Amino acid sequence: MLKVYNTLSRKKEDFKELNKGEITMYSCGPTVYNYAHIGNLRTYVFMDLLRRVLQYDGYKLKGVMNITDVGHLTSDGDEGEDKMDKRAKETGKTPKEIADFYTNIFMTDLAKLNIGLPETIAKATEHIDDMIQYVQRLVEAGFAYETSDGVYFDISKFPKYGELSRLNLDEQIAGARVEVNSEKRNPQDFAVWKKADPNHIQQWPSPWGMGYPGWHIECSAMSQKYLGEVFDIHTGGVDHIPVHHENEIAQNEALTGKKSVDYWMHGEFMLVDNGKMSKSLGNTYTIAQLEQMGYSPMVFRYFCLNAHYRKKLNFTFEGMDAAKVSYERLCGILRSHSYGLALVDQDTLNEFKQEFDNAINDDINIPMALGVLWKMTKLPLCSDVYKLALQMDKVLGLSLDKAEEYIKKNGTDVPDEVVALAEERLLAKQQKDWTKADELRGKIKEMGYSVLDSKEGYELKKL
RNA sequence: GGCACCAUAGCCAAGUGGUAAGGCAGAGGUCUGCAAAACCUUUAUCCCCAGUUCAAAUCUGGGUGGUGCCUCCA
Repeated sequence: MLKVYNTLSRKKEDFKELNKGEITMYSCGPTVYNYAHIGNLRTYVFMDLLRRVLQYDGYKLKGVMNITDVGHLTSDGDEGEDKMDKRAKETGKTPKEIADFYTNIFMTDLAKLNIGLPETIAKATEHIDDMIQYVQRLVEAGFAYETSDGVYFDISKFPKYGELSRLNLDEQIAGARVEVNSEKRNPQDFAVWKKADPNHIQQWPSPWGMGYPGWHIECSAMSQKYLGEVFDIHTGGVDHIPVHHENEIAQNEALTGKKSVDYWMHGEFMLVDNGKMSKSLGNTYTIAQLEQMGYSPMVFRYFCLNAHYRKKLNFTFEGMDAAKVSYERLCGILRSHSYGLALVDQDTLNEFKQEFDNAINDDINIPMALGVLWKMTKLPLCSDVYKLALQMDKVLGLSLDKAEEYIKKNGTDVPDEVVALAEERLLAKQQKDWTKADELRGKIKEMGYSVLDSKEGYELKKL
């Protein structure tokens, strides 16, 4: 039985899908105005793990993820600059060029991290009509009203507002730095449609003149379009709980009168040096940067898998080094198992599988599942262990089936000069000229490789 | 100021009532010309105080400390 933690109830709950055997799930995707950093990507690793567990459990998935290629405002007070717009003006490119560029990189990053794509990828710019219709329905139903600069959701019409984040509106307002907008009926009313001034690049015709959608409406419009009024799971980062998801609930439920999402699941943040990581603070890293530093995407994924998705994870290079060594050893020992001839009885293997299944079904406890895998590797070398590890990897997504390849990759493409030196050293060793051998080892090291002696001769490894 | 989450070995991190998974680092050992790699062995009573219980890291209350949110961010 799968259990998941539901942000709405703040409890682990038994998972029960709406339609037997099929899961409808919406995941908040990126705003493509910049590179995704490793903190962003952790959330998608979480989404992927959840999807993999559901698939492992035999569910058919119907997932949707948005790509926000319409600018959100830089401030939630319905003021400030539009991110896409700003970026476009800075670079002299069109918003579409920018969006396409960063979308491609995002998709590549996901692929590198073995993150499976949801069945539907929905771009905001391709759903403007759906959003306009949604806003119209809100206005008609009396939940939204027009002002001189846009259309706003009237929070007073939705008394449940704040349920997800458990924020008390009255208390918040006292200390809130909300922009004063005299036309708004309540300080926390939020824009569902914004009227554009003439030099705003992205704008579309609407019943309220030229404009662009508010940044919460897109998820409501697209999730309902593809998943219906009520669906099983909604994922996102914890930062979305207070505003974005709260607003989404307000929009959805105001219109349908139904509870729109059964399980709200949120991935915790990644910290850097025990502090917040964000684009605005400039302390972020991208996958490409990590690769340049010698950490493969799988090492980063392994790093993420080592902590539970609802716990903050502190990113440090010390941690990444640990993950790297750990991942490579795991690959190595599994390779040994793949050739293993020992016999391990089926009952023992079944126990490990059971333990693994229990872990992943207990609110996606991947760190524990990884521990089970490690314990299993301590069994006598046996190809059945390798086979079971590959089954587990359906959830872990660590490319354990490519373990051999991964290890080889680390050892190949050695320059000829380095090989020549290694050959020379081998000869020196055979002549028991240890001084020369050590000298050559030093040279090889200077060139960035280490020589590891083995029975057959030697192995070269990039440092 | 309000709200939320968290506090487990040198580091990362599982464990939510029955006596501390796993990984990294360290130490000892095997192997080796030496080394590296690999392999074996080994390393904690769970922030503090009080309480509940036959039994608590796990529950309750009170401290202390950390982080996040309340402003765009995954």
